[in-house]
Amino acid sequence: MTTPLVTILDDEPAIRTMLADALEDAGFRTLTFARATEFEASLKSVTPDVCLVDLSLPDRDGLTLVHRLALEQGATVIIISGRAQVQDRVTGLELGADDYIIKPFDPAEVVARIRARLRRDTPARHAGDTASFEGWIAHFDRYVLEDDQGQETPFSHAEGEVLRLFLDRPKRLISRQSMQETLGGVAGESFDRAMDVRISRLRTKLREDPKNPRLIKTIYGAGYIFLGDVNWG
Amino acid sequence: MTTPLVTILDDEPAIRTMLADALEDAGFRTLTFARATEFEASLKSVTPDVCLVDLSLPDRDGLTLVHRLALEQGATVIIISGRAQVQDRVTGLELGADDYIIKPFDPAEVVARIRARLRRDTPARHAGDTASFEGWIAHFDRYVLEDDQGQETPFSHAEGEVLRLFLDRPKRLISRQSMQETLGGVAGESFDRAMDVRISRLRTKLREDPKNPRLIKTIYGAGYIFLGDVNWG
DNA sequence: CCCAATCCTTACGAATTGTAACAGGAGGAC
DNA sequence: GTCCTCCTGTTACAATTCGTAAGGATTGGG
Repeated sequence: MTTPLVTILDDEPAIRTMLADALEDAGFRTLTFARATEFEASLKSVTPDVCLVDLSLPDRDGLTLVHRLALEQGATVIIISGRAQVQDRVTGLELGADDYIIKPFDPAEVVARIRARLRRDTPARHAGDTASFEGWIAHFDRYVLEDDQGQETPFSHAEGEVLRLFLDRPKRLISRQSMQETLGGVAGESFDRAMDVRISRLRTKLREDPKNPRLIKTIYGAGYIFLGDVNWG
Repeated sequence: MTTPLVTILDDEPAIRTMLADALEDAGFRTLTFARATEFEASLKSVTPDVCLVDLSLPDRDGLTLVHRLALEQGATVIIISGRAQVQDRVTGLELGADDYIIKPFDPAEVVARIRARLRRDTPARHAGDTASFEGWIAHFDRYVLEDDQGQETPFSHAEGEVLRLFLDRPKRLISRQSMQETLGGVAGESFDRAMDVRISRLRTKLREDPKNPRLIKTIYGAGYIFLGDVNWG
């Protein structure tokens, strides 16, 4: 997949440049338009991944444009509007918009919301539910742990829960108790050894040296720490 | 398609009932939870279409829960939070949430945003009764499964039900019980093996490797996940 | 150094799931 | 109607997973 293309349709030049700068910093391609007619003309030669549309346009009713974009063309549309009434937002969303952002806005949130939409749109990207760390690649979608040589070892659901917990909080102490809570088990009495076993089995699959674990370090009397740089995605 | 199921997770009873009333008026089924542990326990038997999650939970870190829901289960997650800072919203969305609604909110907007998500979620079942995935084409109108070489294998009604359920919710965990409910069978005692057989037979037709299934993955103690990119129409 | 607490590992059993084999039943051809 | 085929559910047994108990190893304090 190439870098996603985001179109910006707003009649205020300051907002256009602010959005374009933020989006390009975030790694998107952008196209900006001041008028709806220009924007619509460009659609004949370009297929944007996300369309940012300001409702207060000089040359057209923004809502009908949104409706056409979203329902007829199936585009992903995010409305950016100064009209903050709940009714405005509801009708905008009902007409087919995927999101509704109110002015004034923070560009960082716009980027985050665009990413959220793209994540759903292209399952491949979201499905990249993988994390790499210290030569390993954990494929949580396939329940497979991949070697630095490409060799794959399957892991079970229970092991994946533990691994995901570590990978979510690398280099931070994870107390034994919070671990039990997260792993769904009731914080009971005699069940606490089950977690040791889960961790033990996970360590085995990560080929940890029992004498000198490098990745999953146990803090005596406290909990565990996962060392290693984690990269999600 | 049955009516969508929306779960509500919030520790304030007033908000729970307000949301539940609004959503049921809008035609959704709802399930409410006050604690994250109860909610997570229910996920073993239920597959919600949208999860509303309040971040300020008494018994768990809400963001971790969101991350697990969104990435592990592939669920559609909407955060409802009193934390209004931009940074909160951005991190919530980055962690996998599909939307972020700030308290106080208007129930009508929540409904509109849920509808917007569902509209995207099940885009095109009406577009046609065929779905392509990973080299296969499933013709539900003819009850035929087509090879990437054009070779056709017929499948039965029962097999089609299972296949359609998977293709409607790719890359999401489908709990065993919700599967039984969808497939019309009463969640009885001795009937639960029938589903294993249905899936087994479907796997055979998809030429899955029993030791290493790539498309239909079973999550021990939880349910199944269909991997693979699906294109309806 | 000795002891208690904590933790790891191994082994085993219970629960869950896959698959083959068999039986009942619906539907079509003759 | 009779036969035949295919679909579906059920049973039985193997494979996998998970929790628990038991024993050994390690840590930290005195």
